[in-house]
Amino acid sequence: MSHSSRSRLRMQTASLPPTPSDGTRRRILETALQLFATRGYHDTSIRDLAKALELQPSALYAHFPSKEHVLAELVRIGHEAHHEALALALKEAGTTDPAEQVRALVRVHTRLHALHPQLALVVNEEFYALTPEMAAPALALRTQSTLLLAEVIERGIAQQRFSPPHPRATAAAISAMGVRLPYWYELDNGLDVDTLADVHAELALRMLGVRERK
Amino acid sequence: MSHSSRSRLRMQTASLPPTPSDGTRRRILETALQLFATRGYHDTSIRDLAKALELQPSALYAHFPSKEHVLAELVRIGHEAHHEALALALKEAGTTDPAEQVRALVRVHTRLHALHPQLALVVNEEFYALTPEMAAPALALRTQSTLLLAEVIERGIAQQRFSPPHPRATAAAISAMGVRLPYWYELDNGLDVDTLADVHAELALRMLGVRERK
DNA sequence: GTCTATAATGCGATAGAC
DNA sequence: GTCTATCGCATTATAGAC
Repeated sequence: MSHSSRSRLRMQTASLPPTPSDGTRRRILETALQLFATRGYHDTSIRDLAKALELQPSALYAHFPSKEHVLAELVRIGHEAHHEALALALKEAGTTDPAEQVRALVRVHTRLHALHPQLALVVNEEFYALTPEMAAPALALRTQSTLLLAEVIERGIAQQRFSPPHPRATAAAISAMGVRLPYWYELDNGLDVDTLADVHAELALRMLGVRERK
Repeated sequence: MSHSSRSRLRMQTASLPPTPSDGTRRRILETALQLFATRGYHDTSIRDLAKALELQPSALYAHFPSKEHVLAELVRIGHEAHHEALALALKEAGTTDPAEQVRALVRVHTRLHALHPQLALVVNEEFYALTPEMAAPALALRTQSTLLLAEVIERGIAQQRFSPPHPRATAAAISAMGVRLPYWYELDNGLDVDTLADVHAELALRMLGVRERK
């Protein structure tokens, strides 16, 4: 860490999805998430992390073999939670109507990024700090999640319910709305998460050429 | 820099907008842009930069007082080029029709991010590595650029030509399309820049509730 | 599983010659 | 404006006691 007050995200208690994990390991992940999100992975040292945890640096190595393994675990948790949430949303939508499926996917994508901004930031910005080998599991999940949306869009097009100007670019634009949330959206600022999720779902359907529903 | 082959952007000759600048200083900026975009600011050392330039580390200090000043200059150039391009596009649109103004803004925003992906990445991801004092000029430009789009949208709403579900979230979504381009878009991949710019303009107008133009 | 102590290396930046 | 050489300090990680 360096000397200034610069930071890319307001300091706040890190919100990590529930995981089956013992106490200290979990504390390390939560604290690392907070620091990595605020200052970045490369600008956060093992010493910074240990100090925030009120531990000696060497104590961390009883829980993770390296700093990179801490990041890799956060990135894995983030991608896993994201993919599971998307798959569950599709399943619970209980419909084969592509518009409703897009709505379900976008709503949960937005909710996740709005409610876990630190994890979203670390997953998306520090992903590339991992060696390809350590990033591989997350990358596989990322590909699957991207496919979930792409396939729903393709189905909607095949059924002539969607008419995006360019399917791939439109899918990217829909995803980008959520991914960029940590940079501007803050809770308790007059726009609650559910409203935002509805707004994003509406924007996605407009991009796909679906007229206003009743 | 570290030992692995990890990188967040394919290595390629860095594309920096033309600036009035003498030879070595310009070479430093171009090389730093390439390295910062590929590996990140904190993971690129003065030694890495010097080696890529075939200079000794100390030679850099004849051109920039610190590593942070190199980044600050790149961030400043990026924000300046962006804001100038947006303002020029608005002016050259030669109309007060909000839809045409949004089209002009989105087209140039997209072109810039597609044609200068490294600069876009560094500007957006490494911005927060700067001390607040060094980031201030860029931040001011960023605020102005955001306002350009927000004001056009507000005017379109006042004239009842636009009906976004939420003006602020919609403006953010429109901007996000461009900002996320470096992560997926590649030239010479079957989708040329002008087509992409048109697609984004169309998506923006759909989000704003403007029906297809003839 | 946490501690003290330290190894081995890399970092940003500077001094001073040319 | 570039070089050689180096300062002072931070870095990740390990050794070994408890």
